[in-house]
Amino acid sequence: MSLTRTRARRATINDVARAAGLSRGTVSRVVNGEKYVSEEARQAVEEAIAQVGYVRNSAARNLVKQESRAIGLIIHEPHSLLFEDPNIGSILLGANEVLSKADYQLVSLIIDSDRDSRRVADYLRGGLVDGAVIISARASDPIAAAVAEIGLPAAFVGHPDGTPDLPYAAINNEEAARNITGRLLGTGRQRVGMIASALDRDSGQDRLAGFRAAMGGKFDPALVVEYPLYTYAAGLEGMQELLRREPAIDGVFAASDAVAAGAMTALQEAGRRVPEDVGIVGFDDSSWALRCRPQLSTVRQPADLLGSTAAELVLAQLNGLPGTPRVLDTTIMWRGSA
Amino acid sequence: MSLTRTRARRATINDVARAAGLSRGTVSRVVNGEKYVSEEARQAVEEAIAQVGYVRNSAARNLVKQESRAIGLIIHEPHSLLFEDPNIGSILLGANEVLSKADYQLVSLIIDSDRDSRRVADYLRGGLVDGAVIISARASDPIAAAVAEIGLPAAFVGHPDGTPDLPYAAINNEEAARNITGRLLGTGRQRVGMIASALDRDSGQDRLAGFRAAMGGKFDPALVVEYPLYTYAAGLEGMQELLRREPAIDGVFAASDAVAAGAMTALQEAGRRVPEDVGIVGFDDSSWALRCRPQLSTVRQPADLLGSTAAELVLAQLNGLPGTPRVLDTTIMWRGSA
DNA sequence: TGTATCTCTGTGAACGTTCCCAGAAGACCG
DNA sequence: CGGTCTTCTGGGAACGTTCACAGAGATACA
Repeated sequence: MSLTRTRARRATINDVARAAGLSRGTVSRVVNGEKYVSEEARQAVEEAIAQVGYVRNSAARNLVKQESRAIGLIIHEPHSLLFEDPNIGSILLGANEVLSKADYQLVSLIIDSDRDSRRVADYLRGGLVDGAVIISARASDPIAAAVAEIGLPAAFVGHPDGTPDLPYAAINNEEAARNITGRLLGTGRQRVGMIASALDRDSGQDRLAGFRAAMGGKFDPALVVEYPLYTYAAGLEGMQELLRREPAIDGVFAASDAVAAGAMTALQEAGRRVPEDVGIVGFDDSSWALRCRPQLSTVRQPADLLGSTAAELVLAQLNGLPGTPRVLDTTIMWRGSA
Repeated sequence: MSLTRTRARRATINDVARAAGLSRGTVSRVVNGEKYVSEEARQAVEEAIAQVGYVRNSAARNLVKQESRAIGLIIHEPHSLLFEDPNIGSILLGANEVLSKADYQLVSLIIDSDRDSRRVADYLRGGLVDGAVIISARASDPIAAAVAEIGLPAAFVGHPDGTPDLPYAAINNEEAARNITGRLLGTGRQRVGMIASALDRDSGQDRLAGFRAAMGGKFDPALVVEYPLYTYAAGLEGMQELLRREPAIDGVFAASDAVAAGAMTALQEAGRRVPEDVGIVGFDDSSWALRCRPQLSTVRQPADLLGSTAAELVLAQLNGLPGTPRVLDTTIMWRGSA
């Protein structure tokens, strides 16, 4: 396979030592900024490093130190969501900020196939990272199992059940869904439906459960449609279906803002006014919310905080502390759509 | 710092050898699936592995093999774009697919501060990856310099100038902008403006240059507004500003679909009909395009192909081949907005 | 029977660091 | 002057693999 690989041998610490007329040990001390090295030696080493073009080999270092100072972040999302779900970016940035301050390198690993799944598991097991943050895991996720098996310090974003007992940073989807549905009902709506999504995930299940709880006796299974993903397309189709089933529908809870945006388009194309004819609420308070006309009433979920909190849970374990699960608060952002 | 780190010592290949009553070498051969090992030995080793819970230490392996079978993907984007720009996700997935097939692990490293920049440079230099894909680099990017310095096989997505001479996968932004502007003019528009963005990047510069070229003598600097980022907000404000400057404006080229979506909202709020009163075209053919009403006429840019092509360029270099730059085709998607 | 070939196993050396200990040299003190 | 302490340097050992080589035993063939 590899034909004419002619990359020159990299300079090692020994080359530097030779060029500086000093020993390996002294060079190592300079490179790591330790004390007990004379000013004279330090300069000689620095010159030698520049001269031979030395850069430290991390594999060798990781081997002897038995740590990598890197944390993996596993993204296990279906294709379309990587583009549509703005939460992922926020989670990433939140985690990165915390880890960066603690001088850990965040490495993101995406899983898009079974082959990826195995390779990522090997990557984590191999000691290339000291810990892991797992987002959007589902029940019986092989990665989560691999992590648990080798006792790698890890944390979930979200709280899927059926996964190993690891700390997590999550929001209470059920409660939040219950609250915003209640608020929607408070505007006097009589026939309220839901576009549910992602029922293979805890968030999807819990949002549906919250809706159901808030509806109480008014709950009508015919007014719930289900789609596999939190997408704009799901909202578009879902709303059309709901209108078909119940033309008198006057309220909708969409499982996410993207879904709500699709639903709003469907409503407007069907000639319904929002919020006069139909009130609509979403979930996430993503950039979608401010983009809709009227702007969306929705649940604000602190995505960046979820990421940073999960990162902190991993760091805590690295320091021998327990790392207890944390549930973060959500707030309702009441705007013009209901 | 680390208080009671009690993680048990991991089993090594020697532990397995001892448990199986065989040698290091034989265990290594089994683990790597080499031939010349008896069925009997293979079974003994596999049982021993399960018994002692062995997993291979990648640092040791990388050290002796002098390779990591990982490729870094460096994301250097301002905060907001990680959420709004759907191209990044596509590029990522495209690169991942190619690398995954070649059995390389894609590791994404995001840069969000100067501290990150230094750490990522160290990560790349340290030999933890065998190559790198760099997206959205700007002139004088420290990462690009670090990569060039150590001769790491690498490729850009996009073609920033002022960066080291590395292969790249790109589109011809200038030509594409020229073409779609020409098409817009072809619908009989008289007063055509542009909402330009990201002029610190080659894509931003080139799209503006293409617009200018297509306009020829009709080009009016007063009808060009500039914003730092390709965002919905830029489109919203930019369109309002253009309407203020020239109420009779009847055509707009927005530097990206997100910008175009913002502009369309602004137009509709100002009571202008699209496309009757004002024609509008975008760039990217992202998920925004189909979401607008009317749907957006725009330039289709093959983001996933950009990612996969860049990955292929890195793989080529790994195999001792040259890795020549590639410019991919764009196509105009003509829909209802102009 | 001798020899060539194939299959299988064990072991020393190497990869490039960090850690630890020994020891030299000088400063300080009683 | 003898002892202790501090500063600085060198080098052996270890981290956990893979690789190359040597050699044992079995098989095949002339």
